[in-house]
Amino acid sequence: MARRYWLLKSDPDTFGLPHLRRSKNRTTCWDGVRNYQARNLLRDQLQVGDGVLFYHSRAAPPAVVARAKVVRAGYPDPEQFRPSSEYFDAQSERGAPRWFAVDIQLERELDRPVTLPQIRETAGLEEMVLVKRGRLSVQPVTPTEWKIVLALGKRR
DNA sequence: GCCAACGTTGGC
DNA sequence: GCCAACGTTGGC
Repeated sequence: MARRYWLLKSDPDTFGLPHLRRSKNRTTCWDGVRNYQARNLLRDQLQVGDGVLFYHSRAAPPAVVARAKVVRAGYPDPEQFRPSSEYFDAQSERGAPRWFAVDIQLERELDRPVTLPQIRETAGLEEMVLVKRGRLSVQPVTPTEWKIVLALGKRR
């Protein structure tokens, strides 16, 4: 299957670029998704080698801050089975896990963040899921959108 | 911190 | 199956 592209949102207060940078092998388990639409994408669509735009949500301003890649495809989110975890889900069973995670590896920090306002006003990005519909923490990005966003993130 | 948008839950 | 109540996300 051709390499595909995704945008993953993370709250920098919980897990931001500095955390990813410090992670072993600059790789992290991207867990804690508790939305079914996002879950379906993690479970069924994200493949090893796919490109990831790492996005800081709930920031001022929200922005794409780095490029990463998927290094492990969808697998059951371990947090759902840990009673002490804030992501614990008593309804989820090991035989039929409800929530999924992927592993991503940081590839390159952008020279400068590409902010949401900037994305909104850039020609060619009008159809991004980020712009059309908010509140989805895993979303597909077209190859064209991928190129435009990364170009905006380069130092000029 | 507020609150709009959106998804899920659950009473009927 | 409808829809009001409720919870979560995430921009501001």
